Amino acid sequence: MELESSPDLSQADPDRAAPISPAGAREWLRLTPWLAGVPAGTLGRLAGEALVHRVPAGSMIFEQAETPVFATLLVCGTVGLLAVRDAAESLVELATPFDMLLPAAVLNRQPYLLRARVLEEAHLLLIPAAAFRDAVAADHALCLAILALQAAQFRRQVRHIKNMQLRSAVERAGTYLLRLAQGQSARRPIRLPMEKRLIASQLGMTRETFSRALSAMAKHGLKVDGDVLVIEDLERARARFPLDPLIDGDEAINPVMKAEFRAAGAPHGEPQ
Amino acid sequence: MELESSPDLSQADPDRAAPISPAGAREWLRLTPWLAGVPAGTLGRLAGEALVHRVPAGSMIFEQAETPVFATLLVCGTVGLLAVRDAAESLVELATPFDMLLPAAVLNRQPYLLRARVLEEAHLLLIPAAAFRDAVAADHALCLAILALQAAQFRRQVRHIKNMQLRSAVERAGTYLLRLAQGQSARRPIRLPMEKRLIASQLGMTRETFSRALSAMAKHGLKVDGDVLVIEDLERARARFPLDPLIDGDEAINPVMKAEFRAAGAPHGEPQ
DNA sequence: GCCGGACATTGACGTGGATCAACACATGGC
DNA sequence: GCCATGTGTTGATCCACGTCAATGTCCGGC
Repeated sequence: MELESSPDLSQADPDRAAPISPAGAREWLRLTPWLAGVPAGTLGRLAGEALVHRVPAGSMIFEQAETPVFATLLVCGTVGLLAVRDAAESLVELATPFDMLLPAAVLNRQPYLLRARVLEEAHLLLIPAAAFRDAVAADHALCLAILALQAAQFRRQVRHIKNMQLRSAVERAGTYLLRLAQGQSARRPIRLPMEKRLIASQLGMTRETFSRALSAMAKHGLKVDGDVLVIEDLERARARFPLDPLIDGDEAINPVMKAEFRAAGAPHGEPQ
Repeated sequence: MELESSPDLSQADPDRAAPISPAGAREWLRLTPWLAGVPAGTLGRLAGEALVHRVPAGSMIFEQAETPVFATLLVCGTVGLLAVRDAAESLVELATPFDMLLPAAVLNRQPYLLRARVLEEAHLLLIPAAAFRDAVAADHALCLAILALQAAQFRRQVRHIKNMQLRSAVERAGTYLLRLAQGQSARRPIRLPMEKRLIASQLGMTRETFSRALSAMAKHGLKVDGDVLVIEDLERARARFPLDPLIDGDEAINPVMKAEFRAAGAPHGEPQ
């Protein structure tokens, strides 16, 4: 059930003062899937205090050890969350729309443990931290939504760790390619979705080893030429690189339990 | 509560563990620090449906890919959450009181991604999953508490990843020992808190490597003999193994924002 | 007592992947 | 046009760890 947010549109457009925004904060919040179910009033109040920023690739959004000033919602682009040692960065988590960036730090009022850097030009929705926490504390539906989001992000992390610990570099590359092919018609060439160096860091390896892994792929039915992947022998590839739903599955954001669902009477149903 | 050193029982058999406990579910919930602030009524209702189990070391609490039946609160002992590949297990997370085991899976109604195995005899409080979700959906204070818990667990996980990615095996061992020494008077011998093989897996290395790392420690002012650590040169050790609050800090569970605290203006201290 | 089984230590060995380095290729600014 | 910069490939090298194996020690059971 979609609640129209018309009532709150009466509020003046404070977003107009914000740095160039292709879409207003209000629309972005309405588009955020895991916020469906949160009362329009609450979203409107958040939107009222929010800013929308466009941030070019390479820039830093926040630094580790900083105390969160905003709750950051990524609505467009890609952001890397990086562990920092001296000058070297290593990717810990990859944020994509519509993730929030490290909500845990914002909620628990603690310093960020990671640096956030834009990998592909991003659009951010920035909500002042205090306002965000107040809203979560005040609105139960919002609290449930954030809880579901946080849970999903936790599980994505676990998947990532398993991928790192349980598979070799070649296996990670292979399964990555096979995931790309999921749902595509076989034999159709597939473009890699980002630069190879980004894929490599996402897979927890250096450009060099990723490159070598890709050449080795030919032995197993996968050919990559430039940024195009061609499946030459799907069976063979699947045999060598079996996908594991507990690692490679998509992490759905399941609402913990929405009031209307409970009322509707599926109290003990366990949808898989 | 002392270790009864119960004879045998080394084999897992959940049904054999007595559902009746030394302490009742109600008391355990009242003792759980991060549940302070949740109305007694809600806790009482949860306790009404809960079971308390004593589980011997070595037994499996749940298997990966299982759908959660209970929300599991660890009130005593240690539980490892393990990634599984064929026969090999590798530790992803270490749960200690008063953690919940993978609340994300329970909340989002999704299969566990990890296996849970008891490392040191544990006492569990088991709340039927549906009842737990209902309670979270119904009680805002509980929802906030779980959110804070989940956030803390997320951050612990990030700390763990940073520890693995950013430090060598020797460094992890060194910083581990130095953390033990925190708050102890210098020069006083310190007993290792668990078997070395458990520490090793907690630090993400094999027993052998850990053993070698410990011998190497002598070069840096830390001497370990058997299960006893003696600090011989604190300055030197600290220089070689600097503790990083963003990795080695304790993760406090900060209530997101409780109405009474906001009014009282007494936010819990920010450790570190 | 003796024995079997966990835990721990130490040595020898192999290796996956990072690191260093050289080079090709594309892009964009001026 | 030309040059600077970032990307990708390939080769040579290195080393931090894991693996395998032998040995020692402690402990509980019979």
